[in-house]
Amino acid sequence: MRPPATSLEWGMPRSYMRTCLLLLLLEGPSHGYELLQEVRLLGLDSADAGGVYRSLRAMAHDELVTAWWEPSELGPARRTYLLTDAGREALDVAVETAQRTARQLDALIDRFDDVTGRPT
Amino acid sequence: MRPPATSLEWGMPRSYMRTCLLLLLLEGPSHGYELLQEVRLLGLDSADAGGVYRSLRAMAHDELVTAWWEPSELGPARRTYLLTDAGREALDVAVETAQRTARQLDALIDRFDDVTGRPT
DNA sequence: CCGTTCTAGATGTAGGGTGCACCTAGGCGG
DNA sequence: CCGCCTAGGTGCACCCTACATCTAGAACGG
Repeated sequence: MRPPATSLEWGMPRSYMRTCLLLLLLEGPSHGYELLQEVRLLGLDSADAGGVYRSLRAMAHDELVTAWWEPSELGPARRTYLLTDAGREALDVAVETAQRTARQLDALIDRFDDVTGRPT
Repeated sequence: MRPPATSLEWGMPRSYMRTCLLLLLLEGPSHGYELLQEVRLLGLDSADAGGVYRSLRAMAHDELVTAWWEPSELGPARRTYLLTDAGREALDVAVETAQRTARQLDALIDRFDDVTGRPT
């Protein structure tokens, strides 16, 4: 999706990027470049590559993931990331947050529909 | 709700504040202090007063709302805000954004449930 | 051999939004 | 006079993000 012209056109939750990465890493270890493609299929169509790498480094620093270098047969070496127990717990928290957020968005939308008389 | 300890514990969409204020103003003109109370009932439990006033001023600057001073019988003068046509259109956009966001959050949660085998 | 493209990772910088602390000021009750 | 409620506001630091730019290995074509 397009970058925000006004701030109301694009508003995923803060650190949604981290939540997505943790979820993808729950499905198995991976590296930044691959996660970038996957994250783009997970709603963040135009996710920033720099942001992915930065998030991964930050999460490694917070010990939500561990990382090591792995050579690749078809390109430069990769930095492979693996979810830690702390990361797994952080993901649980993040998913609960996401659920709460989704419910509040639904409430807001319902209220809008009530005011405008628009049925869902 | 508590302030964020780690960034994954509290993640409403960017500019959710603006969306809430526009919705509340759709229900009728109001002023900052009152909007602050209402916004706190609309999910943003611990909304920051400064943030409310700042958002309102910013939206007035963007001509999404118009504002004028009105004396109050029981306290200092109030700055009353009214939604403009542009503001109404911005709200439509914001609500569509909220719907898209909610759907993506649901997708993420579903995926998490799939991976963990947890039923909804 | 050189240029291009794909893979892979990373930094620099600016800007918006938020959280927290703090400030001004009117009006009212004790 | 003091404290509290109403009402509006500023300053500052931090976080996250968007965008541009950079390095570098490997493969493929000319």
